[in-house]
Amino acid sequence: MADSSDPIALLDSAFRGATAAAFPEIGDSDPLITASKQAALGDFQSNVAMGLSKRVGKPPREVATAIVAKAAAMPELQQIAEPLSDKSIAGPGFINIRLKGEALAALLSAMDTPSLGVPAPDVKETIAVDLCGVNLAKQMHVGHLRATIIGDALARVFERLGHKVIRQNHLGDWGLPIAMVTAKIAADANSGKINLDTLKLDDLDKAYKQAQRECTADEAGLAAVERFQLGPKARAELEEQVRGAKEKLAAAKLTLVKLQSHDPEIYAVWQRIAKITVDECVAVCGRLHATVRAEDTAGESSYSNELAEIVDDLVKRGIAEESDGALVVRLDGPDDLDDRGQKITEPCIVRKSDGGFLYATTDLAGIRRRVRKFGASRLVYAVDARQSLHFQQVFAAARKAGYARKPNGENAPLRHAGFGMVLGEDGRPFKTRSGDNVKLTDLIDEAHQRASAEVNRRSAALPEAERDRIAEVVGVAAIKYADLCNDRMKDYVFSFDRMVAFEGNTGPYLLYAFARINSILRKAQAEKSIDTGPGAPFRKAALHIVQPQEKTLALAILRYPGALKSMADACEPHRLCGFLYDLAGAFSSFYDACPVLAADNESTVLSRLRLCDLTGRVLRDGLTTLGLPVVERM
RNA sequence: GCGGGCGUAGCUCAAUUGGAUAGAGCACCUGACUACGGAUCAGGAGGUUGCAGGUUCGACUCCUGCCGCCCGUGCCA
Repeated sequence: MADSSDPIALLDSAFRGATAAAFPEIGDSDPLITASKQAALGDFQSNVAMGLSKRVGKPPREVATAIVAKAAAMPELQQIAEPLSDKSIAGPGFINIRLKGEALAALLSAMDTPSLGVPAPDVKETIAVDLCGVNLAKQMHVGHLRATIIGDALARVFERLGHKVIRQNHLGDWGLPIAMVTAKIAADANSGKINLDTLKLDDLDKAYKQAQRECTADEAGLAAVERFQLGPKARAELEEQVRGAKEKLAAAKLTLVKLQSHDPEIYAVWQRIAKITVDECVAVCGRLHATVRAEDTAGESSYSNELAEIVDDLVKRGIAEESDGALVVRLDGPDDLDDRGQKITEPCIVRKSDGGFLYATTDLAGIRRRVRKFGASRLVYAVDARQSLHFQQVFAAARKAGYARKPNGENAPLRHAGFGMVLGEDGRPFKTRSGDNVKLTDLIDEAHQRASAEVNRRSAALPEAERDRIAEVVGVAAIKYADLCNDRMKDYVFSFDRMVAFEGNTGPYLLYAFARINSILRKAQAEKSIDTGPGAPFRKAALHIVQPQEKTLALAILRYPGALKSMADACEPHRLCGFLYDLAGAFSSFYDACPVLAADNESTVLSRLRLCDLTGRVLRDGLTTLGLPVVERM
């Protein structure tokens, strides 16, 4: 019937034509087709008349009447929509459109393909997604949760739409803090205190914090002792601390130099630390059902020998200039605007006055590599919103330097998909009772544990091993969905209690809907001997969209390709979450009102079974695209 | 100081980017036939969208000015 199964696209085309025919002097104009909010009004609506009113100098209802007259006569529209008339015009000039049941069935059939109605992209892009962003020698904690979950979801949606995705885990593995811990580990290994071969990330995490403490001179404490005359003992202790810290810091700086010159012994220790970190990171991401592999990791160290060259390049071409001994790229020119078209007042510092490079320099190198070496046509960064200014500076500097320029001469779009903080139920940053960051493994464990209690209670009949596997999936789905379902930019409140209540708008509710669908298909096979295999006849059965719940479900299913596109365009996973929740809700209502296996005739049974199957495949596909694991039964 | 973000039902969040009576979930209340999984469904109650103006057919959305919270702001990453 149509080359597209998206009703909005079909209506857009028809109303665009009708509008042009009614008002040739206007030329092409967007018919503003949207799904109706209230089913009572219609399925879709065009809001073009109100906007056009002023341009053609006629009252909006008159404009709507003229467009309706043209549209009503179009065969392509007659085929899919109920006849239009003056009664289709409501309020100030809304044009309400209702689809025919047969048209819905035909559209669903057209969509019922392996791609589920998602068209191949006009141009296949290569998109680099920055995600995860862990640090050497540190456990993954809540601070990495959103960068991993959101970044993975964005990577998945781009892949789903047919693009090539390059994941980049920008590992913080270089610089003085890293040298501090490396120096400590090397010293401890030399003195036999630790064994490099059996070292765990937990040990590294402790060593990191300790090294940090040991290298930080408590000058404030010493000053306080002097000011308040706290006595010789306290004074001696603090003087000792400050002297020790200065020694350790000097040693760390020496280690940094050794690291940078690839001193065999220090470099080997550092590599060992890096391996332990990355292995653990990959394992945790695996538990989180997020795709981050070792080969997706590009440490800051991997850019270290490009930084001097980049800065030279910037200076030579007059892009960077000296300022107070540092080298900066000024971004106050007319072309140096941020994402919102605002001026950037602060310059981007690319080299410190002591000659050292900064993370801005590394990020510039990252942009250059992603565009030039990997051929990325678009860059997306799933990084904390607090780094917004930093990215606007780096992006503007990269554009200025031409590092974002694609082979065709255009700049690759650079996008910071920032996100808000994870808060505890007290509204403050989510921490443990003792004030530490919550480790992701602990977070997953607790979700798993809480899910176990629910699964054991509700599904006692399932084998224990399966219940445990289900509980882990449910726990991870609960964590991830809770994160993805709100507006990325906002902070959100992390609550196990709400997540594992499993009621309402939660990951488990979506998994449950999926499990119920599978249950029907299993039962169809087992009790009614209906073949439900891959090429089974019911998958081609005629669809009858009759009951209101069937119609609502059909309209929901058809929105799927648009929901994916919307999520990808805005880099906002909560849009797909909202769609899936609507879909699951539409299915639940359908399930409640429309018997499938017990329907009163065979034709209805097969039609509804096919509707279930299609819903299930869309649910699975959508959940997978968000990065949520699914189970067949729970 | 300057820049940015946020403020929506008791609580947690939406609102197709300017569209119709601002929607969900939790909690609260009322219902659901010995039908496919009650982790469900149908319904009720709950709102001056921080405040005050403005723009227009129409504003949670855009503009201006305030109030409150958070974040960032030249040599950490």
